[in-house]
Amino acid sequence: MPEKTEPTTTENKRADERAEEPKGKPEGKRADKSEDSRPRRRQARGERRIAQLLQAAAQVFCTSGYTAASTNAIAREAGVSPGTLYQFFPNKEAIAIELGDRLMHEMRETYGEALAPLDAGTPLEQAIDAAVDPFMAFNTDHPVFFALMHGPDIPGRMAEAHDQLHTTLVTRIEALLASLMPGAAPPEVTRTAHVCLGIYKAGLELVLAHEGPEREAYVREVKDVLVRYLRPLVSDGA
Amino acid sequence: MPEKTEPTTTENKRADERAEEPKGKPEGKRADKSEDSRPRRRQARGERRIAQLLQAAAQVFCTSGYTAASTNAIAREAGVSPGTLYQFFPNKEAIAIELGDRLMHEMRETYGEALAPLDAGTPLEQAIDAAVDPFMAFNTDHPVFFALMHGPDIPGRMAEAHDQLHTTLVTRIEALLASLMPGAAPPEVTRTAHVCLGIYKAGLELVLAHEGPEREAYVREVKDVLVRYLRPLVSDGA
DNA sequence: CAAGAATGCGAGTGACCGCTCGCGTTTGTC
DNA sequence: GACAAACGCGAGCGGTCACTCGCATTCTTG
Repeated sequence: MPEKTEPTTTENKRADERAEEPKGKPEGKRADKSEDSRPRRRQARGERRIAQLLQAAAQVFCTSGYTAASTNAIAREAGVSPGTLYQFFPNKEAIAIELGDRLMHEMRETYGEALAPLDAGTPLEQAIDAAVDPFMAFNTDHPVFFALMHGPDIPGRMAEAHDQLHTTLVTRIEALLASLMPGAAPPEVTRTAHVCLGIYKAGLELVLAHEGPEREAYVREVKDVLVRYLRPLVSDGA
Repeated sequence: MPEKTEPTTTENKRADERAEEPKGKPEGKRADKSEDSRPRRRQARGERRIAQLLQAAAQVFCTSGYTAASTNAIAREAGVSPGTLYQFFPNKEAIAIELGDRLMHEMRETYGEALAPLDAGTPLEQAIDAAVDPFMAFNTDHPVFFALMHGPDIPGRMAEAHDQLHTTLVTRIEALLASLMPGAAPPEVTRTAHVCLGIYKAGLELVLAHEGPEREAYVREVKDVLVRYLRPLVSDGA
């Protein structure tokens, strides 16, 4: 008796069928196979396995990083065989991609309102709280995200995703800054945005490295750094 | 005719004989071999090869990171055979270790005076200039250093070296801060020191990612961040 | 010069890793 | 129940990589 009987799910999300060629190195291996036309109907069991495998992958990626994590280790962590893993993911990269996609989706869903328009007149401290808190919460809840986005050992598609997220964040921060510091040249705004993001990342690393009240203290420090850095540049009455 | 004839050097620095076991994974492979007692006298040719190999390794580590760099690629980059590489280094880790050691040595030699005692009354800006400029210069001159110290894919011994450097720097910064902010509890000083180092690292990443005048501008930004962060904490008259 | 040590080579070895394949089991549909 | 499709397994294939070994060459030393 392997799985409990549950109402079948025929609607699926297609976790495979992504990331076609690994790097172009092993040439004639997995190639076309008459197009990926079939949608590959999943059962409820399969969806559960996928979630299970992604959770295991998160665990392993977190402790070993992407490249050092072996697919066999992920399968073992999930309590399944390597063959089963490849039933649901075409290759190792696809696991990271899917994991990243789901995390991004959850982030957008939960904290989509962060870095929102922000009406003029908002005090700087409050603006920074609104921008920093959600992302800190998300990253402390999902340390894999940092692990996947940070290493120099990320797969090609993942690097793209990272760059895209980075650019998006910089653009958003630029918009925020533009509304805070009206009289500033665009290149300076861009630079300031990059610096803010850098400060946030560095702070995130410190925050993740500590626990409990110490962690809270570092969150405060990051916000202080940002406030003091931006205060001379903005024109709100604090 | 492979090498030019040069006055022989019999004084050596012993680039090998370090980092005994790779990880404990391949068990009975390279074990004791009757102790490493012999000092292994080097010729001038050997010293040149070592320098050449380290330079090649720096190049490859820089572009691929530590784990992704293959020893064969390093040997190829240096224009020698894999066997020759292993004539001078017992394993891949030893290459990184030796490279790191030499960089650390050069850093201490060239910029040992940075983060020096610093007599009371020094203005904050000047103190930060004196602390930041040398390290920025060193890191832009030797990008390998950042590559080796940064990745999550660093070898065991390298991580130790990194931690040691990190701790040393934090301690030095604590000392600097203690002289700047007399009335502050030790844990807060430690936290502030960690934040300063984090800001520096994040700034370094931004600086290394840009060239020319843009790079200069980011150096200025990093200093501004530090100045504005520390200004409210110190008690000098600026 | 002769002996021995240091240097140099590159095919080869063993281990690991991403991934596959054949075959057996479970589930959904009629 | 019958059939097909999805699921599950794990030995094993091909490839890469760190590292070795036997042998040739060059240098040092007496």
